[in-house]
Amino acid sequence: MLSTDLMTVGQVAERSGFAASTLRFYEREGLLTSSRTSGGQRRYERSVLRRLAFIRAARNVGLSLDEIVVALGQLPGGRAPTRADWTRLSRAWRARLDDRIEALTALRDGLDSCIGCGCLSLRRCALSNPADTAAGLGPGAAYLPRLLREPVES
Amino acid sequence: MLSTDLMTVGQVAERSGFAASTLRFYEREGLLTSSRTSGGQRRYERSVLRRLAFIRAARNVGLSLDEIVVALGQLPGGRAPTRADWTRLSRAWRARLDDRIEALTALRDGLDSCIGCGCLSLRRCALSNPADTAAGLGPGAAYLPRLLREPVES
DNA sequence: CTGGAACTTGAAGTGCACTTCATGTCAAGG
DNA sequence: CCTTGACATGAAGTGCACTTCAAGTTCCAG
Repeated sequence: MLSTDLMTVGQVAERSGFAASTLRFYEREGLLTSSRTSGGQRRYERSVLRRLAFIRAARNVGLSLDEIVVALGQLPGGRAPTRADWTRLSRAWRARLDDRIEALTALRDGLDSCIGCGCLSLRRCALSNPADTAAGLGPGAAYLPRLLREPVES
Repeated sequence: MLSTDLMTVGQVAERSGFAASTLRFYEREGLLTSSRTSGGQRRYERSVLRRLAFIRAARNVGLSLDEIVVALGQLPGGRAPTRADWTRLSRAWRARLDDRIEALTALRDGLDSCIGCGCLSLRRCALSNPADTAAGLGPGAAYLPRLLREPVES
């Protein structure tokens, strides 16, 4: 058995579901930290698993990595984060999720009326309203996660 | 007044809300077609506006451009698409939207229970369940559209 | 018929979130 | 001690959806 409870990248990768390359990437991006062995290899404390769980949850809710870095920065600096700390952080997502669900529901209701009329009018249709898009928000892809976008047959 | 009702890229851009560069890009990607003047400039029929409305709506619903190309391929080849054709195409989105709303609602409900317990357990928590992510679906970004991901303060 | 706005093209750049690769080092069981 | 698998690094690649750029051409109001 191990003398300490420190974990290697491979172990963290397996237990968290994140690829080892992703763990390295997250560390470069400031989402994670690790200690090192004398030989320079990463060693993680068990608390990294909770941190990774938070990160995954935040990604699922739709936060960018930059936003997650900011959120993690709200954690107390000196002591290890408590259950209450994590709870406080994730409470803010509730409103965000509500917003997203509301936006999607509005889209669906708009679609219902569009199916009725077949309009898809550029001016009137809620579904094709240009103001609803990410246009004008700069370059780069802006689309849904693959999870919510499986291929459609019809 | 114009002898025909053909529109230039600039006019289509203004009336559709898509950047002219995007219209060129969409044409390369097979989402649009256009006729040309003797000098080689693009001219669009008014029907392109409806096609663009469909494309924007599809993007709003979360379809990738590839999926939209496939969807547009379902349109009748010979004749101009009718209102009923567009309706048939968009009816399929209803289910997709329902799915997405359901997924998000499940996420929110899971969050509620997480707030209660503060767990964020890698094994039990619906929010941080690895299976819920886009992991293992290949490289590239997989995130929410900027629209649904405005900065969060807390 | 002319000047300038609007158009044309191909190539390269952007943003995000990673992954892959090449090359080399570390750790631990036999 | 030695082998072998896991680890290290920086650089480059990937996927999507565009945008920007450079350099040249076309259109049409005046």
